[in-house]
Amino acid sequence: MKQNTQYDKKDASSIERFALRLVDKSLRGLIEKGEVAPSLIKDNQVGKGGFGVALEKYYFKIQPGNESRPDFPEAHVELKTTPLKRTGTGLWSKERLVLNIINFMDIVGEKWETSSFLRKNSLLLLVFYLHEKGVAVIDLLVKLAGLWEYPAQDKEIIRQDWNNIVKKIKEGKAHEISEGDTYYLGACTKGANRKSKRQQPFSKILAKQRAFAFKQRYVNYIIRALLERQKFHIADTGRIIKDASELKAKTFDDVVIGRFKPYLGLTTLQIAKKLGIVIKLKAKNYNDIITRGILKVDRSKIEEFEKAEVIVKSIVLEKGGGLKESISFPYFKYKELIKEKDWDNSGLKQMFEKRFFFVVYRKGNKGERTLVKVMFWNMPYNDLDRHVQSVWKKTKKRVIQGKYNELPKISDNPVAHVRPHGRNAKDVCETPDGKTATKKCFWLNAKYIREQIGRI
DNA sequence: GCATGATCATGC
DNA sequence: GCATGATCATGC
Repeated sequence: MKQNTQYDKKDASSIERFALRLVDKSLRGLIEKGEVAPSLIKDNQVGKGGFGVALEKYYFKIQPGNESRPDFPEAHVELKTTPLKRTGTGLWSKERLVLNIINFMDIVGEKWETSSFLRKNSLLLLVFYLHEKGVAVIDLLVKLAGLWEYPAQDKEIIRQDWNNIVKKIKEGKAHEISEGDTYYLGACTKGANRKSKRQQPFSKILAKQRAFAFKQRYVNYIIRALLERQKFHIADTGRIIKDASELKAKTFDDVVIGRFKPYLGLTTLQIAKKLGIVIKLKAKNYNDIITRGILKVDRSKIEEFEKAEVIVKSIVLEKGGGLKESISFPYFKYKELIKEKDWDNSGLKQMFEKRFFFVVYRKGNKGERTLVKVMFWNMPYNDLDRHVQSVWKKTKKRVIQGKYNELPKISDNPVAHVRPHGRNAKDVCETPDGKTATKKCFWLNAKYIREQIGRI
């Protein structure tokens, strides 16, 4: 769907979507696209906190404040930016994540449920950027973003941590607080220097100013969870199942297929009209838009299909009911194909072990397309193990021999074949012998797919 | 009518 | 600019 250049300050998921547009971008990139005021260019500051302030002011266009309320009060969302470091094992937190300052005098009168901590930090919008020394804030690269709500068990531990910190203050020991006292939520020192000291209610001894902070380990845990979410595009997905109770009486397959029932026998134009959507006639994602329209998924991805790796394929039968076109898949890299040791771990086997969802149309007399069938499908074991394996072996063998134009043809195998798949003939890929050859991919034979679809 | 090569439209 | 799903074009 469209990329929003605006967001709704009252809607947490809208704010999150807006934040996710930042991933793999810097503010400078957005300035060049005209989405952020160029005045920021002058703001080439380096240093602590600068990124967070710039993001609030110039991207989200909210006033950075020092309030007890969260940054987006109506949505109860608190924006936090924090640096990442890259190591050989991936992305990790560079430091603890500092939250609000602890007011020793007031907190002793608070209860967890209504605490100033929870009021501000119950729903965090985390924006992680890659730390680079000396780089201006507008050039820092965002790598990860997402809303973070504490999982129930975590929240209990955080509650206990909070209580332990408050208990120490109540005992007049604010000056003895140590980060080692607690598990996820620590009380770290905070202040311009070691002399930033504050009064505490039950002792005359001045205590170092402290703030609540998630320990680095806990931040790393959050990072792993968000990366996983990002991998499955969860934030950019919409659900088919809006209400879990629907699955009490019906299987997931039945629910999905049921959604299409009212549209079977209708042409794509009629379906679009019934759904109230307008689609460009020549759009190659026409079918995709129809599918998501019927499933009432208004985002670019279908959440359940993403998580389960269900692949949607639209299939258009000819007037007579036959299938002309084979189905293409992502191109393979010659150099990587020959590195695959055994069939069981091959990319091709993994691809065809997935579950598919076929949306089948049939052409009519005037070129119109009628929705005739939807079905889940996965490749029968024998077809995969026997036929596809043989295509894979033959392809690998020929590539090793350098015969890039003598790969399995459609007539060589009942299930799959190899054919070019690039933007044009000049779209090439490196070969093991250091040359290049047209990008190619595995295809499922049209005739085979037609058999698998069965009666329509 | 099919096999095969080539290219288009879109999203990211 | 590239990957991908979808489709076109040509020749036998």
